[in-house]
Amino acid sequence: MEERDRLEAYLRDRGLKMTVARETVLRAFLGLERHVSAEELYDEARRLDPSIGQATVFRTIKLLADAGLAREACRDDGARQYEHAWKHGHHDHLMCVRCGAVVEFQDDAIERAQEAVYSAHGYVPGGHRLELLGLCPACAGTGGGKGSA
Amino acid sequence: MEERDRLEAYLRDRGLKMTVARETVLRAFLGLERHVSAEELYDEARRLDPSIGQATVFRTIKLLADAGLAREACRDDGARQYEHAWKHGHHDHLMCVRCGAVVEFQDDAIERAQEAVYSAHGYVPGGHRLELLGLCPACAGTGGGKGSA
DNA sequence: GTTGGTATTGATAATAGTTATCAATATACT
DNA sequence: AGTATATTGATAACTATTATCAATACCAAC
Repeated sequence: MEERDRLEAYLRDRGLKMTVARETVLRAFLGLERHVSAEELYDEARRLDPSIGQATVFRTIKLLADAGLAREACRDDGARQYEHAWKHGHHDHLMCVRCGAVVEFQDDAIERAQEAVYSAHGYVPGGHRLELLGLCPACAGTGGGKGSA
Repeated sequence: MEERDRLEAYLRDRGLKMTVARETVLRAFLGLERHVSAEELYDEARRLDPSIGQATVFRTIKLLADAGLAREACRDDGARQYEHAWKHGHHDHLMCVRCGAVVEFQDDAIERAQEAVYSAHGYVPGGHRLELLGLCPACAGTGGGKGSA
């Protein structure tokens, strides 16, 4: 498993250790092909190993993020969210505010325009977060416009 | 004060009342020309009226957001953040990850590209959040590249 | 301006998400 | 296998936020 190797390398570089708990969290994370909160990840990890502690999951997901395996985002309602980052190219999100459906997309025009903004202000690019909100076709079709007044 | 009128109209529409506490929070918010957390807003509001309660500040800033006077964002470290929204045109943020400097910008090319993404996926646009991260000229100049290896 | 019904307030408790503490244990290196 | 040290899980602590509730302020009607 390439991700496991990556984590092990990361740990070794820092004098840290590869443990069964960390591997459990990694497997739980990789098994969930969507955005997860630490809480959800905890639930999944417990399915793989009921003895795992919540603190460990919190600690480990942060480690995964540092190691470049997970990407951290922030959600409106408080809980932080994590998504796969390893060999998953950069992408942004298009989310339906009604049903929560998420589309991951990548758009060169947007990326280029962002580069232009960076250089216009003399900044050195270092990542970005873009979230487009709106109504998905299904929700828009079922009267999602406003109130049905 | 135009903002006060806006708030009063919003409240009246909903059968709510204009109170001194709400006006205090509004003045505190308007007086801070930057992004603030509810906590910071509480501090400022207490300067104007030491008897104001924290719960009231939390309640009121949410009200301001609903009324279109404040815009809500989420920050990495947990605390929600609010910025002026009244007669402040839409803009995105360019932030220095080292010193925290924030540039507000507006870029037509990005906006247009976003519209294209919406229609490509059949979504109805409903707002977006874009945050560009990087190093500001000052921080990039003082060896902000990586480690100074 | 007084009255009265209702929204609002501030203090406090409660909650959610996350982090620190710490003794027991697992890990990696020899 | 032995040993130093990083890690673990349970729990307490902490931060940001929300609910509860009796006292009070607001505003419209008189």
